[in-house]
Amino acid sequence: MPISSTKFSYQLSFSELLLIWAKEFGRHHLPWQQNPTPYRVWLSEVMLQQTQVKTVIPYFQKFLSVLPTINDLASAQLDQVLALWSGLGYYARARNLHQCAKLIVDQYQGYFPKQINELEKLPGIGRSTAGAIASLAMKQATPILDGNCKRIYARYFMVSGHYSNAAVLKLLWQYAEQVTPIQNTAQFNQAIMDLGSMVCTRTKPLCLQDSKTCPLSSSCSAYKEQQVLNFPHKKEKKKKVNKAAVFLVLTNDDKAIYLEKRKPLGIWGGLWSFPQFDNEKDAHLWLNEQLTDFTVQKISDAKQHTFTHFQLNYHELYVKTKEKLISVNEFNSNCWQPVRDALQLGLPTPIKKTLLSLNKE
DNA sequence: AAGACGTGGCG
DNA sequence: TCGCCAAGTCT
Repeated sequence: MPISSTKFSYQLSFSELLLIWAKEFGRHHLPWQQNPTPYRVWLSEVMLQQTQVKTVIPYFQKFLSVLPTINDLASAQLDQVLALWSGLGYYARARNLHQCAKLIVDQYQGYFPKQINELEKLPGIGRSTAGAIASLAMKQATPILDGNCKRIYARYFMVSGHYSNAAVLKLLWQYAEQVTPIQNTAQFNQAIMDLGSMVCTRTKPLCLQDSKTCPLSSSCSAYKEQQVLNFPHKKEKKKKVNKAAVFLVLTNDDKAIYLEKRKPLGIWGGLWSFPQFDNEKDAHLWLNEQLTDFTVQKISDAKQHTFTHFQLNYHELYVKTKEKLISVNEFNSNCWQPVRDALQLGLPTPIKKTLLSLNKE
């Protein structure tokens, strides 16, 4: 790191301070840092969207062991990709990932384009993910702007307003461009994410304990003004909408479970789930339509599953039938499966939990 | 532009 | 217990 001679005092820049800090305190052993090919960096970046490192690590390793190259991913079935994604959430990421792999193999000979604007056109790759792939895996000098960067810039430059505001976002990108160095861009981008997750954290930033723990504290506007916890500004919260549902847990004498593949768009898109109804009456109408002989065994307690934008209040109707088949439809979007096999499918988390408890019985 | 889109962990 | 939100993108 270039330190100036003793004759002139020299203020180290934002990026120089951060790079020095990261060399000693940054994370250098995350799985995707070991062999940062475009495929691995891309996979990790998509998994890390709105998802914490600790959650991602086992999914990343499993995914990579099953589909080690972009060609493997491109030739895989979407069902298999969703099964590998099951439990991670935001399943559009998996659908876009698969779509993107096919596109790169078909149209780019299996190699990611180096140009940031080309990367950004690909499904599931926005400006920040494109910047991460280009800088971390392809030596380009492109900035990123993830949640860590946003929080750091909001504090360092005391940016007012919430990220959801387009003008605020634009300003944050301008700061990102301004402080991101042309040299050592990969190290810098990793460093700023490390600082955000380890030091400049949302609730207990370390600077408030000891200013020396943050390499940027002496030039940070919010720190100087004692406003650190007041930035970034919060978004006003809205009440969560409540929705109701009844799930039909239908088993037959062969201990097989009936599942349906959900539509490719919307919540849990493309995943396998129990037949879902708005209420118990609709569930019974469907049962009478589909079956001549069935028994309602039990009704579960009230359960709830909370999503980002609504809360689902539901219960499960456990039904047994002697009829072996409901015809598999032409889209292959329903099936009877032994519970053990069903657990290998791409399942929403609450459905997986119910199947696991069923499997124990 | 604002809302859709999951889940697990933490205080 | 429960609200908050973490390496965003798409429509």
